[in-house]
Amino acid sequence: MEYLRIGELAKLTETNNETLRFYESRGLLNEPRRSESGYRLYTQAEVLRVHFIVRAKRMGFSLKEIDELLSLRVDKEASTCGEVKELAEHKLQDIGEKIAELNRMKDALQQITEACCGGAESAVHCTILNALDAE
Amino acid sequence: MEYLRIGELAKLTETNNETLRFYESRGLLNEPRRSESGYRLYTQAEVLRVHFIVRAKRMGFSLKEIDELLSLRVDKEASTCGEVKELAEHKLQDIGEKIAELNRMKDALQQITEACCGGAESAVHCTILNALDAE
DNA sequence: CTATACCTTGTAGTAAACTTTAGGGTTTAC
DNA sequence: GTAAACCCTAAAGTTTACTACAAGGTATAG
Repeated sequence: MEYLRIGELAKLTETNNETLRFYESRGLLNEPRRSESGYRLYTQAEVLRVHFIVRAKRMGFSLKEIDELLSLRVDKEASTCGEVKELAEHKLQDIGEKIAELNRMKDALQQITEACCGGAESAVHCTILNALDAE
Repeated sequence: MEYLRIGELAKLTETNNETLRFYESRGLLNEPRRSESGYRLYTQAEVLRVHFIVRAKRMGFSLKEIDELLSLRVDKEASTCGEVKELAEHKLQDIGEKIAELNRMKDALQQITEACCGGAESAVHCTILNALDAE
């Protein structure tokens, strides 16, 4: 069997050594087997696991939430689909709300930006500033 | 004219005294007028301003970015319409990128959430976990 | 055999955005 | 007139998610 050292795992997962050790300290990665000289030795399982963490993070899960997801994974038999789905749906709602608010902000800013002359004169009468003031 | 004390402003804006003083220390709120005994005295303008901050924060802007947005309002004489517009357009692009990123997250989560049964059975075959496992 | 690239631990630092604590003074309601 | 509720400052503490030392040991290429 071929083992990976921490730097190789880091490269494969586009993270870095410190981050991986940090994840280990947080319980997101199990303590790995060690070489005689004390080097961490990882397998393909850890590549998948770190990818899981990275993807979950991209989806807006905090490390704490990811830890929850991982423990669900480890103990799949003990947890229900409902529990897992609830966690994901809650996150989905958060994201939906953020998007809606950003869209409102975008529309408002776009409208006033389009109305702004954008010229070299002083901004005293700038429509953008006036619009923001008017709130 | 009626003035608000910090606790009243906090209540109206659903923040709290400490947060408001913190915003002041960060330059997001101007130093307010004081009562004889040193109490901060706010006007309606500050209610609007804090609401602006709260909304912008909800939209995912950092305090630093909010400070930039606010400075658009403050530096009227010193800046030209062009500068203001440029900043606003840059912000607009930021917002666009944030929306795109959130949409990617949303789509990914939605796909796998929709496929998950969400039932009371064990999560051994849960599609969310399997999707996150994949690759 | 040695340079250098890689690994180890432990501790400390960073940044954001607050929150808490300590030790006061002030306003208001009964 | 006093107790509760409110305000003040300065400084330290908290959380999240890393990132950067310091002071070593190990592996490998030439």
